[in-house]
Amino acid sequence: MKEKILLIDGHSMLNRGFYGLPLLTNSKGTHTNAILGFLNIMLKVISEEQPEYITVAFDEHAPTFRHEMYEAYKGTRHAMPDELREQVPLIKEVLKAMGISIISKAGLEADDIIGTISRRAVKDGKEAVILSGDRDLLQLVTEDDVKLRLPHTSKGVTTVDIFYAPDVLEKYGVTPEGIIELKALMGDSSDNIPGVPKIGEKTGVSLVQQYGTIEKLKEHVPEITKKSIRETLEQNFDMAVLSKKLATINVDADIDFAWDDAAMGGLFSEEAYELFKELELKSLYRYFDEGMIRSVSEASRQEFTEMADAGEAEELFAGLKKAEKAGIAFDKEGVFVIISKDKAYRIPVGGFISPMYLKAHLNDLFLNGKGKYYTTDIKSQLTAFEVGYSPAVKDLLLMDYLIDPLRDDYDVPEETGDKACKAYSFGEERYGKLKELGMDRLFDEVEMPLAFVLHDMEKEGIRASKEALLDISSGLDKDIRALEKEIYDDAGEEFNINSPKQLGVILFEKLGLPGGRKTKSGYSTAADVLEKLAEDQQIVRKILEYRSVYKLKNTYTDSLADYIDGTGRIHSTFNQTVTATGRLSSADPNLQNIPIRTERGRELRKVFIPREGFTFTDADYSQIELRILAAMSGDEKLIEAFREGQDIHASTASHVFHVDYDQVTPQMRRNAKAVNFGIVYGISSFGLSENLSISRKEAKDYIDRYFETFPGVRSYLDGLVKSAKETGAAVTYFGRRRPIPELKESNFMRRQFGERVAMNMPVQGTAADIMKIAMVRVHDMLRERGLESRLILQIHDELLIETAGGEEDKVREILMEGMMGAAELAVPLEVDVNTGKDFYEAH
DNA sequence: TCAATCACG
DNA sequence: ACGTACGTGATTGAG
Repeated sequence: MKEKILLIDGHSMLNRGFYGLPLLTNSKGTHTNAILGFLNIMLKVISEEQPEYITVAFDEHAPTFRHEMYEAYKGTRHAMPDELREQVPLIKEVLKAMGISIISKAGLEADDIIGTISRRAVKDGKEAVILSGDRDLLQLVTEDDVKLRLPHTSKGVTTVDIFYAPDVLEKYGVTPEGIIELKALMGDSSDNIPGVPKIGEKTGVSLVQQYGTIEKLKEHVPEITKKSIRETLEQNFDMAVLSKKLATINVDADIDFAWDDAAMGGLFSEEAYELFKELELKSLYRYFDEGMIRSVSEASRQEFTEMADAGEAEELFAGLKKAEKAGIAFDKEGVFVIISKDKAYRIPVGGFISPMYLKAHLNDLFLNGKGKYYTTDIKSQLTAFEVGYSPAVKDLLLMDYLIDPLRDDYDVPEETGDKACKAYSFGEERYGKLKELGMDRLFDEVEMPLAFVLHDMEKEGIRASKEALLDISSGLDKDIRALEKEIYDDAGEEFNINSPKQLGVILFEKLGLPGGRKTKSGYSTAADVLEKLAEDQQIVRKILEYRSVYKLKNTYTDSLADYIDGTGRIHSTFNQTVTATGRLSSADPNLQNIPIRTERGRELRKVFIPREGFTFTDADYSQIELRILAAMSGDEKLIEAFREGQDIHASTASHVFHVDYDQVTPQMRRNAKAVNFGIVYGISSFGLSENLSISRKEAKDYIDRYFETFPGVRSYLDGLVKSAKETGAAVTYFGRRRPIPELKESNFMRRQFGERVAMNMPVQGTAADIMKIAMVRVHDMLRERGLESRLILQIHDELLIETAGGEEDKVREILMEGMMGAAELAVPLEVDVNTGKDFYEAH
């Protein structure tokens, strides 16, 4: 077996990764998609080829000779997006850490280096495998021992095709040498090779097949029968000559190359792991053996001294109370404590040490200890022991979330001992960071106590009637089957209605309905598209109906029934660290999206019922986001509208359309409502026009008139964008921060998105802050007054309380006071309270 | 695992 | 010339 060298075209592979993957970033905002794509393909090819040597070639940053020729000719320069540019030095670091040699040289392009080394390999009796996304390199596979691996993605699966000389002939109809001639004629826009005008692939191939080289072709131009081709060749032959120069790869360049430098060793070094970790290339961690991961990531892994009996535990708690800081975490088996770098203890449950005992001591420690107690993910720990809230406890997970709410993983350790460890190591520094960012009060007074409230809500759950759910389910099932049959009849065949792909074919091809075309993978069959067709197509109406009934059954009826526990209740999880704006989210199951907008869906709310002897009390903020907009912008007209207690959409309509408040028509109100939404979402005329099915000009007109009416809102929103651009983040009234890396991206659309986020987040986020404050207040008031009523649900601007018989008035009062008094703004916060015997009635 | 769809605020 | 409303989670089909 001959030895093998893998030669990689660095920029080409980076490009491929960059454009093939979405713009991934790590938590610090460094883009990593090109690096990830590069490494994935490289590792795949290494495992397939098992080369003994490896080298990656890069173009020098300075314009190279061939590019200069072209740019001089055309006066253009191809700009690399910043998001890609920043990844170039990083991939070089990664390759270095993996022990992979890198070659570049001023004045040479990567393919010249690759071409030259490939010839060197053949001369030295070795094989060369070239990895590039650039077909231009096909010209190099003239030798038997040289092949090109060309990655190619179809339907989401990436394969790396293999090209030897015969494969080139088969696929492109010309030999590898002919590739140069072909490019000389047809050009290559991605490589900035102009080619001869009007000559494309077909003509090019047939000319190369007939004449071999452009030099030969030149002699025979007059004989060409097709007039248009003959003329373009006569007029533009100099282009072919220039293009051939541009397209020819130098296989005899002057470079320093030594086999020893290119020898491949162990790729997955500790150094490489550190870099992968910094870039958060999680899907690649598996290449590193477990031992290394542990030694690197948990270098200071702690040994925990086990407390033998209650006496020792007692002593430890006494010591802890005097300690300045500690890391603490607990589970059902016991408590882990770290007091200093070399003092780590474990108090296991057993003997005299009962869960009750630990709970009591933890409570005492947290309330009476003089130190700060760092932990992480306190909410999930409360399922083991229910300690009460204390300002001395600081949750690292919540700190990390406030510092960067965009992360999708906060790396909470699995093991309880590791949680204590991590919290101890990072807690203090993170809290300092929080102070620097002005979020320490938000953390201490809102997020920390809220974690305890959320735990109570999750534990409490909400009662749901399984019988009622199954009843509804069978009713829906009947409808689904009937609709299914009718749709098949109308369509004239059976197909999967739930497959947008199949549905698109039926509607837009078989039935020839207008308006097709939208998404990448075919026709859009989204509701707004179908609704436009529904008026005169009964099949479309039935499909819409089918979809909504199908959704109701599968998402809400059947799956909710599975979540009911032995006591008849459903326990959702309220996530405190997922949204970018500061809102909560609800999952497993999501109880924040129970239907309400259609009567049929709304019926479902009747299955949510209070326990015996209780009722539901529901309270929601009225127009909280627009009130916040009014208060924070200081716009006088908007503030006044709220102070007068007007219907805000009607009021907006009267101002924008210049009619009396009582003269506002439903149509005008609807339009004004859409404008108000648009303002809160970060207005664009396009978005509004889509929403209202009006022209962009009309939409722009509405927006202009809105801003004329409420000039304070305009300057406020402008200011938000301006300051977000300066600081890189949007901020709420209470200091919650959302970084907006999109504002710095080169893609116009992404920047626009960033601007909309800059306008929306302070409004949505402030509403979230206020609701969180209200939740803590309401929860505390219920406890302080010794009531049995419990907060069980939050739906962004709405709270639901399961109210004990006799406590109805107090609960109403608490909700009003807790929610309205959560913030003091220039505009009053209004709250609507309702009661009912089920969730349907209460809201 | 991703894209499309749709439920909510 | 770009191609757009903000924030979530669950289900489905099709890789």
